[in-house]
Amino acid sequence: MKVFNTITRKKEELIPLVPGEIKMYSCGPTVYNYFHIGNARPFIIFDILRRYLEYRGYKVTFVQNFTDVDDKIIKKAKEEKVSEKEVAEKFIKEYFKDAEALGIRKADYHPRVTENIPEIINLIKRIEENGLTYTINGNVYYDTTKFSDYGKLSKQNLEELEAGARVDVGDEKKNPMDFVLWKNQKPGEPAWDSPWGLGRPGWHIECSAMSMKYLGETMDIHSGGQDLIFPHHENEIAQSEGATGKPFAKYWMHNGFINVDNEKMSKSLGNFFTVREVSEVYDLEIVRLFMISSHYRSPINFSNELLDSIKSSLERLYIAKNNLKYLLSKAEEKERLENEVDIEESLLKHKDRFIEAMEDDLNTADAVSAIFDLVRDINANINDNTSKTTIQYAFDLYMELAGVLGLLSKEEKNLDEEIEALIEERQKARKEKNWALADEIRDNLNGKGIILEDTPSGVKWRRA
RNA sequence: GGCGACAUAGCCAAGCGGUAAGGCAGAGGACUGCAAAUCCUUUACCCCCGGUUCAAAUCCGGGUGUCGCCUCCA
Repeated sequence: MKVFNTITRKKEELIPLVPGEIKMYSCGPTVYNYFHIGNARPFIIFDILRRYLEYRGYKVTFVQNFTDVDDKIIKKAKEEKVSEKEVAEKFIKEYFKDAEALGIRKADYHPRVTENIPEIINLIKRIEENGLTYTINGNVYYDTTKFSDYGKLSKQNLEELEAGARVDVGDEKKNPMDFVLWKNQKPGEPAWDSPWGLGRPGWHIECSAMSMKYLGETMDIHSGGQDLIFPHHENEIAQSEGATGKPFAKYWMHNGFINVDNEKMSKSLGNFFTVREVSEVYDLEIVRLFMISSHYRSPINFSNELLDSIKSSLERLYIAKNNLKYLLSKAEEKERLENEVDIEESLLKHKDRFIEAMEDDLNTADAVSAIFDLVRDINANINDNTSKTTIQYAFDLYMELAGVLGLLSKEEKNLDEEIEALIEERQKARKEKNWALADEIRDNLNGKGIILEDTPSGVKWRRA
C-alpha cells in the first residue's frame, strides 16, 4: 500500500516497522462538547485505514486519546458548576454514541490524560535531562532553539515562524515558538504533584507520552487533521525525539478540512454543525458515505444538498443489498447455469479495482465507485434464475467490500402484522384486478413509509 | 512575509503521459395493470496562456481565482 507521508510530502510504500503489524495513533477529541462534522472526518478516515489494514492481514494496534483536562474543559466546568471530570465523562460518553452511529469502531486503547500523569511527568523529565527545557515559575518550557530538527514536519524554520507569529505581551517564554510542557497550577484548577510543583500537562506532551506507552518510542502511522501539523505534531516530534533520540513516527497522515461555503468549518468561525445536530435530520451512515466519497486529503464542502444526494446513493446500495437478501430467501438449490462462473469472475474484477484504489493512498472515492460498478453488475446479472450458490457469492463479496468501508451494516426491521395483512389484502385485490383498491393500499402504505415493489417472485417492501 | 492545497459535466467526484470512472439530478427507451426497483442509451472545448512530447486533464513555466496553516482548532 502507498501512503502520502506529510513529512516527505510524497506517496511512499507503507512498510511496517515489524512485518505484519501496524501501530497507529490518531489524535482524539478534547471532550468539552459534542464533536462536529469537521472533527468527524479523521475519525472516519482513520477508522477506514485501520479496517483496510486489518482486511489486508495486518495486526493493527490503534490508539486514540481523549484530552480530558484543558482550558476549555475547565471553562465549561465553571460554567456548568460541575467538576472537570464530570464534563469529560459526559462528553466521552457522547463521543462514543456519535462515533458508533458513524460506524467508527472503538480503538484498541482510548487513553486519557488524567490517567497518564506519571507517564507524562516521566517523559518531561527525560526531555529535561537532555537539556531541552527551562523552567520559570513552575512552568516547564520546551526550548525549540535546542532542537535542530524543529520545523521538519511543517517545513518551516524558526525565523520564518517567528516572523508570522504573534508574540504574547508579557510572555515569559524565551522564544515565541517555545511551548509549555508543564503548566503551574492556577487557583481553582485541577492539578497534580510533580518535580516542578503542582500543575498539569501542556497540550502537546500527552500525545507523546500516551502513544509511547502503547506503541513504543517509534510508531508506524501518526494521523490527524491538517491543522494539527503545526504546532501540535511539530511539537510532538520535538518532545518525543528530544527525549528518545529516535524517530517518533514513520508515516504522518493528515486529512483535509470540511468547509462550509468554502470556508473551514471551525468553532471559532461558528460555522459548524455538530454530528449530534446532523443526526436529527440524516442517518449518520449518510455522513460516513459523504466523507469517503472524496479523497481524504481534499477539502470538501458540507451542505444539505450534498447530503440529500448522498442519501439517494446510499439508498441504491441498500436496495441492492436487500434485493440479494430477498433473492437468497427465495432461491432454491439447483443446478448452476453455465454462465454463472463467468458472472462470478466478472464480479471479482470489481474487488481487484477496489483493492487497487485502497492501495493507492486510501482512495476511497475510487473504491466507492468500484462498489457501485459491482452493484450494477449484480443488478444486471443476478436474478430469480440464478442459483443460490452464486447469489450467496455475490452477497458475500458485496458485504465484504462494503464492510471494509464500514457501510451497509444495518438490517431492515421486520414488518408488523397489520402491515403484512395490508400487503396480503393488496395481493388479493391485484389477483382480482381490482387496481383501484390495490393502488389505494399501496398509497396508504407509502404514507407510512413502506414502499412496495411488485416483482415476478412476489412483493418486496422497503422503508423510505 | 514563509509554507501548502485546489480549479474536471447542472451538482458532487476519480484520474498521476495514450485520448475523460462513479454517484446525484435531467432526458429517452425497456420492463410493469399502473408504479417502484432495475437495465440500456444520453449529457465535458478537463480555469487561461505558453512550453516539453509522436501523444498532456495529467509534466514544466507564467497568469487568474478559491482555500488552508503559521494563534485554541480535526
